[in-house]
Amino acid sequence: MGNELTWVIIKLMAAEIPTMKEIAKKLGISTSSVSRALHNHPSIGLRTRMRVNELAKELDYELNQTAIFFHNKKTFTVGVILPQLTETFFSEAISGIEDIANKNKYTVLVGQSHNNEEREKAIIQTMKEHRVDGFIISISKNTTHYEHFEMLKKHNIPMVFFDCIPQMKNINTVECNIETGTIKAVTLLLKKGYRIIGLINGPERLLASKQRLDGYKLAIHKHRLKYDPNLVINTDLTTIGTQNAMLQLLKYKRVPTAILTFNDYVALDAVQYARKNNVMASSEISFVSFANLPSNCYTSYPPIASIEQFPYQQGQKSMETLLQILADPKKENNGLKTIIEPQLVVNDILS
Amino acid sequence: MGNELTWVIIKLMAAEIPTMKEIAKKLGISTSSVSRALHNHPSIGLRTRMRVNELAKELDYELNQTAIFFHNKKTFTVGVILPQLTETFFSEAISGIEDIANKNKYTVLVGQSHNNEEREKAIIQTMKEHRVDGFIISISKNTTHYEHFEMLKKHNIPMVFFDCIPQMKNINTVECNIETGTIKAVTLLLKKGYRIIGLINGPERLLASKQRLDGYKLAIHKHRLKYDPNLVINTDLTTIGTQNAMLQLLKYKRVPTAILTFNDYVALDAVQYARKNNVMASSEISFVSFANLPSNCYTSYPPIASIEQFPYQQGQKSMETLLQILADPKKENNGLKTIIEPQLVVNDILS
DNA sequence: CTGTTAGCGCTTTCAG
DNA sequence: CTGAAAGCGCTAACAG
Repeated sequence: MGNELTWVIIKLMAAEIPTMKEIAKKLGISTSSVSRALHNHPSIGLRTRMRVNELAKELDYELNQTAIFFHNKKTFTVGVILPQLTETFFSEAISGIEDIANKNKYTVLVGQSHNNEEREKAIIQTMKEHRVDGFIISISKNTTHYEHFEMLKKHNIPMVFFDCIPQMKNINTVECNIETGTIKAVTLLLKKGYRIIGLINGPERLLASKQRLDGYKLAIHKHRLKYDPNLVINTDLTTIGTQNAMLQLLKYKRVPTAILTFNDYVALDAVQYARKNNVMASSEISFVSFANLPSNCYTSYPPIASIEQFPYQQGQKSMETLLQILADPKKENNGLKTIIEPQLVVNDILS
Repeated sequence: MGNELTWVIIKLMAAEIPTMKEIAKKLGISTSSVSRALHNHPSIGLRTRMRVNELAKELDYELNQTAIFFHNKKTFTVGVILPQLTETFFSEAISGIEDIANKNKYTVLVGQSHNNEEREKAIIQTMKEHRVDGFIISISKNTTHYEHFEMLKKHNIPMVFFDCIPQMKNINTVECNIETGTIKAVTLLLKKGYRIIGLINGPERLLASKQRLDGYKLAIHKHRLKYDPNLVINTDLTTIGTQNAMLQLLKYKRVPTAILTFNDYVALDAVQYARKNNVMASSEISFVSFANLPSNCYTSYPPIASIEQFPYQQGQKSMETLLQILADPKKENNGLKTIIEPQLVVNDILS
């Protein structure tokens, strides 16, 4: 008796979240009927449906998604892993992902690798345990092993890579055509009369660096100029790295009159280095870069052009691709590729 | 018989994810023993534990967290809702949240309101259905109704607000002391000899605007100057709004020699407006602002000082507060407040 | 130390 | 149209 009472009290205090069972009991019907009513199942009486819905509203009833996730083996959750959100490119990409995801009742789990391979692995592991339905990944710039991705593949968990893509076979990707973007940029410079064009590139190992270099060479050759390897410097993309690259370029006998940089962040550092060394005053150097930071229109010596990579659209497309795979019953949906054509945006804000 | 066969084939094709039941069957023991072995429960024989772990490894067995979430009524997931990640302030805050969350086995669900109240509500709704354990929220600048927060409170779902905080009683908050920050900034300007100091503030309705105004007035009064309301303009924080504010300030008989802006984004727009109108040339105006964008050191006329609000730390503290509430068995943990002291960072990069 | 049992909240045949 | 029953994968008394 005492126990019974305690139980009742606990029950009351806990302010339990209502369940179908309770609704069923209060209405003297079965849980299956409640379930059917709540889901507008065709074979359910109008009467009962109305009674159920009414009581549900009254009790503030809400489906327990964790039970449904568990039951359906589907969580309506996608894991997004990217280097870091402070890069505008990625925060815009995630908006694209989120918008499409939300429209389709999906929710987004985020993890930043901070360009650390171990972290990337750890994030994938926990997200996998959370049973996300799929992944959207832009890999860390320092990731050199792909076991964690291979593992997901083995377990049949769909994934879409965008922007920073591992060199693996048979994966789904969304990316920008960096090579043609580079060609456009270099061509613009050549047309404007620049003849000595430097390239501050990223780590040689990255595909993204190779694509830039290829485009650079192609554009140079197309204009019947000869490729001067001394004008191309590979860096680790840090501020220090950029400064060293600038030092090297500026002391070279053929000082570049224009420089193409790996991205806008590198351009900012490069411009700053030049200014500190009073280079702008004597001989102006024009910059062109990737990524098109919104802050470009505010900076002191903005790049004369930027290669827009449409991060928002890349995010959208990645999520759309993932949805497509998830919707497909037969899981043989691999090797989906989307290539987005970049656009050269000439910066005329201040000129 | 035919059915039996089909069933077996399906079973094989599906490449089922292993469960405890299977391990148990293969080893001829009960699932509870498997569970105990996998969790290093004290009362389990060394023999069985080893056998179980061995087979588990072999099968690549992994706990099905959705079952555990469901069973435990706990998802180890927190919902983070903020205006937009492209603002560096928020992307840094989320790093702080994520770092603390991951260290404690939590995972982060993100949603951007884009300063839209309806979207904020929708995000809260889906996250609630996903049964997140708690929320960390920085409210949209256009949110004026608080039913969605009240509803969470009623349902006993813990939440912590940071930076943009609703005017509600008995909530957990993490914020920066904007008023003292403003005092520091204005005092610096006064000490440097500026006497006519403008303030481009945010919407009057926001607490954040009031705090700035209060600090501004206090600093002015402390220096025995009199407060001139014509030097304070409220804007909606858009570029257009800022331009109008600048127009108004520049045509006022007492043209300010220094301007304090609501944040760095406003400062950028203000500087640009001034430059376009050739104001910098004739009479220099110095700017001071909030938020300390990393791009500050690259911009043309950077603010001479910025009020650092430590977004990363605010994120960390918010998550720590939430963890503290979640850890507490008795749910009466409301009204936890943390105030972070801002720091005036003098920008001497170029001066 | 180990097995049995019941149950978490919901869906879904299968019978009425 | 509705109810009974089984089961998703795991945990946790309770009995041995």
